[in-house]
Amino acid sequence: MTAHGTVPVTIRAMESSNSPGGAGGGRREATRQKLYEAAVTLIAEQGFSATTVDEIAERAGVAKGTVYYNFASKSVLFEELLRHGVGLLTASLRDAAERTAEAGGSKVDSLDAMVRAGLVFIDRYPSFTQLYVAELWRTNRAWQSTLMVVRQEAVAVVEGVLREGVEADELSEEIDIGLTASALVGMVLVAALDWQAFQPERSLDDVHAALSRLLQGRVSGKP
Amino acid sequence: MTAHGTVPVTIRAMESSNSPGGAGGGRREATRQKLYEAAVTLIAEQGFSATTVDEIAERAGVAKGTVYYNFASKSVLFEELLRHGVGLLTASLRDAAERTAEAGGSKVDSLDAMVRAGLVFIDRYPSFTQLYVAELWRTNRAWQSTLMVVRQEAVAVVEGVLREGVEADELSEEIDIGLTASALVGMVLVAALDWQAFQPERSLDDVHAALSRLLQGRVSGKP
DNA sequence: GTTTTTGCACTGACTAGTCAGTGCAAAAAA
DNA sequence: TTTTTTGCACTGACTAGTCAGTGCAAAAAC
Repeated sequence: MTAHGTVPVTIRAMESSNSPGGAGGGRREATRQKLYEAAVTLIAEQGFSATTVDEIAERAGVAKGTVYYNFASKSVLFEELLRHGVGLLTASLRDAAERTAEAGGSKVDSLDAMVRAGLVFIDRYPSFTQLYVAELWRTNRAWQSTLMVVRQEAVAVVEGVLREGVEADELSEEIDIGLTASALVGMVLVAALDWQAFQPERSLDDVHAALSRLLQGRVSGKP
Repeated sequence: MTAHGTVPVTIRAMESSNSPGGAGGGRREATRQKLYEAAVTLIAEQGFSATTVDEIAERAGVAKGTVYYNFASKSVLFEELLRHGVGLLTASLRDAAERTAEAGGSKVDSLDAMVRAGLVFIDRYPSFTQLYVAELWRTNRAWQSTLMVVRQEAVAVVEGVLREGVEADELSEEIDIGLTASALVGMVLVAALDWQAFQPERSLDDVHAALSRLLQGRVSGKP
């Protein structure tokens, strides 16, 4: 499940052939990808309900019937989109933590690497992130449970590193792991979305530096 | 906006009657409040587009026509809701900062007080917060500009305190004020929403303590 | 004191339009 | 051949917004 490298993985990376013996990507999978991409942008901009299937089909350059040939319904298309996207994020976070550990870094280094991995992800898939945040705390929606499961998966990765940090006496044992993980995720999420929305010209390194500082408590006092 | 303790005192100079409920702010204002309350909950749960005007009217115990008698359109109702809610938050943050300053606290104390004020706000108006987060980073929406203005107003309060902290040599002058403010807001927002959604039984003090720790860099190292 | 008028707040059936999803025959890949 | 896609007409449910009319209390007229 671990993705390969920090090399920006495109959506296409999760591609898999649908025919058991077939080797190539397959025409069908390509169509699905086009639909994912079209849907993610439109839904991020307008929201799920305000986005019509006709729009999605048009943006994907595909007939409406094709949407229904490939997905049972509009919500199913959306749910698969969510699962797919969060899968990528989780893999990327886990990978960042593992690589740091293998390179002999501390747990704080791991956290820092995960912050960066988060930023890279958001930079690459801003629409997905937007859409995810917009839907995460909604209740009474069809895909609510999907979202919960998938969220927990991602947060658990951060919690894991925090826990190891405490066990290794590297982090204060008084920290609240769950809350701190949430707060860290929120810090990265909101800062990155603001960055994308209001200062897209700034570099990722810049943003990373600012968050690193906050993470490592180098905000108060002089350097 | 959900009902809050202090009854909004409206201009009753021109109002002819105030018979129902005694010290209320007039019949019309009462209806508007009911509509706000109904709308905020429903939109937080389902999103703007998925929420129908009929639902809002029904939940408010009012006829559909009344919605349009009181608001020009569904979006206008929503926009006024947003303005109202963020106004409350901004006032609350500013108040927290001022009170701390008057009591002779440091800038970090001010930040901490604002974190708490944010938590109190979210605790009191969870639906509003949910809805705000869900809509904030959307593009191509009618109320986009309203949202931007109102967001900047709130973030500016945090930025102001950070700036004063730097000027007073209390905070590192290397911090990026805009990004740090965003990150702090995000930290509080996401942690609080997660708290509400997944561990509502925890106390506000608990959550505040966890965030304080993060804010003050008391995460790494032993206490 | 009684009747009539005024105007605000509200009502709910109705309109005009939108959109998810269907059905199907024919064309293009594979 | 089989799988996938296309194009397009169609339906039925649902929805934002409208409008003629109601209820009512205070003011005006009688």
